[in-house]
Amino acid sequence: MAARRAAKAESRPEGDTRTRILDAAERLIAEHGFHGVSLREITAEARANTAAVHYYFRGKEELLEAVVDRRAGIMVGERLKRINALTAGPQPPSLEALILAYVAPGLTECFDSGDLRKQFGRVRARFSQETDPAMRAIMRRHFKEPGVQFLKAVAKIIPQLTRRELQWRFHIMVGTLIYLMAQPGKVQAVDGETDTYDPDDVNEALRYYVPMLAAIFRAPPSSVAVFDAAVAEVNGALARASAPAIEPATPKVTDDSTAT
Amino acid sequence: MAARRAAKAESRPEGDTRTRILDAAERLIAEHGFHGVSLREITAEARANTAAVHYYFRGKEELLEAVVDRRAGIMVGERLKRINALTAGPQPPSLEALILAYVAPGLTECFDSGDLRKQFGRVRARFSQETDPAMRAIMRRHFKEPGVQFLKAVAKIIPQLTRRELQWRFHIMVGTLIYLMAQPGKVQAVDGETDTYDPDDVNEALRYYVPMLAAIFRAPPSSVAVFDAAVAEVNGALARASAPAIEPATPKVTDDSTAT
DNA sequence: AAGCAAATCAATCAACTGATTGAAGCAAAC
DNA sequence: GTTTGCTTCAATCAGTTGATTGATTTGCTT
Repeated sequence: MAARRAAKAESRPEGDTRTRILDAAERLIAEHGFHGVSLREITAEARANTAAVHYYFRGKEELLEAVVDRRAGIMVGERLKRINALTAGPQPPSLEALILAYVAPGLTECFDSGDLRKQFGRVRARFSQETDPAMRAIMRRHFKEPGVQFLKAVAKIIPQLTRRELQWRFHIMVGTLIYLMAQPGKVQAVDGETDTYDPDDVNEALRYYVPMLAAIFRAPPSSVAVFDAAVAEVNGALARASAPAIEPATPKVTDDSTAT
Repeated sequence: MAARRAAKAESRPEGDTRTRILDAAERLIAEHGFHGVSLREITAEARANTAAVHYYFRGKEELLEAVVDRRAGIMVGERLKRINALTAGPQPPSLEALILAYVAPGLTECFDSGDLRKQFGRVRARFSQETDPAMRAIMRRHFKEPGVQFLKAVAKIIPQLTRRELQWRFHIMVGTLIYLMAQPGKVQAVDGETDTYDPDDVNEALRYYVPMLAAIFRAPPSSVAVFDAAVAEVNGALARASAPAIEPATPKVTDDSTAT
């Protein structure tokens, strides 16, 4: 029985329709979000029957989980492989190399095409703001371990920062990574319309991106004085422009006296 | 007729149920996303009738637009006010002050409570990855102008960077901001479980956050040499661990030979 | 008190949702 | 050639979706 199933899987690798469903779901979820897509739309694009989703997976939610698992598993595996290789040596790696090890698998490798990378990037981003506990658990299962490893490694490179400082900077880094994976092509959208930047050139992206992340980790410890000076400067400018200052912070929203 | 409506609006400011619907929609959309919430759930929480949504707005989509407009308008207004005040003086402001002007309105002011800030932060984040052209247009309408102003101002502070470098760093900054607005309380989720950090203390957050953003803009221009060295280091470590290198980049995903 | 428009309501619409069923298709095993 | 078991399919389920209707209530003006 197991042999027969193996033979089947050989002739029709990994189950044709199963993969087609996963691909279609990934594409459509990336575009419209999990709740924005119906099983019928997915199965229509996958040229499959609605029941096939319940046959291969157990329902819509499990299909989403399978979509995430398929890519995230590989991506995180590459991430861990690189971090472990870097930290295996006698002396700690360079900050840039460690950052690259964490960041590159999501931006370049693990994907056959830029479209696939973009798609999963969007799914990943959508997933990252999910509030449902079950889905958050899926996230944690995949992404917690490499985060812990990265923090351990970066603490050896920059020992002068507290754990909280490092956590903060790591948090910021993850934020940029998710945003970057999900929003390719949006860099030039803010400024002028005549920009020739190609957002799909991930190598160029990494060239800009990695040094900035390194700068984040190399920034001096957070200083109250620096921050207060900035607040004072903004308040001074606002006062000169005859506007209310920041500190009193009078509520500017008049619309929701009933809210909360 | 106009007078009567004005009098009405005075006695029942801005329409009680209209505001209740907006509040309920904001809360639920923040939690479950636009497609994850039905009009019935919204109107149930707002103690209103389903038809009220179509009466005050025109439909579900327009309700979402109203939810975004209400907050984003105020937030972006504060942002512009601060940037303009800072750039009005004879000499350019400090980098930290400019960043604070852009970042603070979304994190502290404009919101009566931390819950409201969190809620709109989530809505904002969900909106930022929307692919629907109409919704993207709403985004642009609100957030393009302050971005242009910021880039103009920061170009005067850091003239040695090319426009593309500045755009990149600004893009990264926006990414961190959206992530931070949407994910309060997630900083400590990665590392140990015994962390006492209070993610709702936005002042502490800003103290960590603003200097890091300044470090991003102050980082030296992107260097191919630095990047290539990092790539070489990762590849070397991988080779030492007897694993395939990055450069050949053999496809690691075996699952989607049919995709794209 | 009457008039009137703005606001609210219950009831209903067709369309669509995820899920389930049992029959039919199909290739390999015997 | 028949059996076996994985796969696919059309048909259907009850429940929900956004939207609309027309009647009813509300509160201000005259």
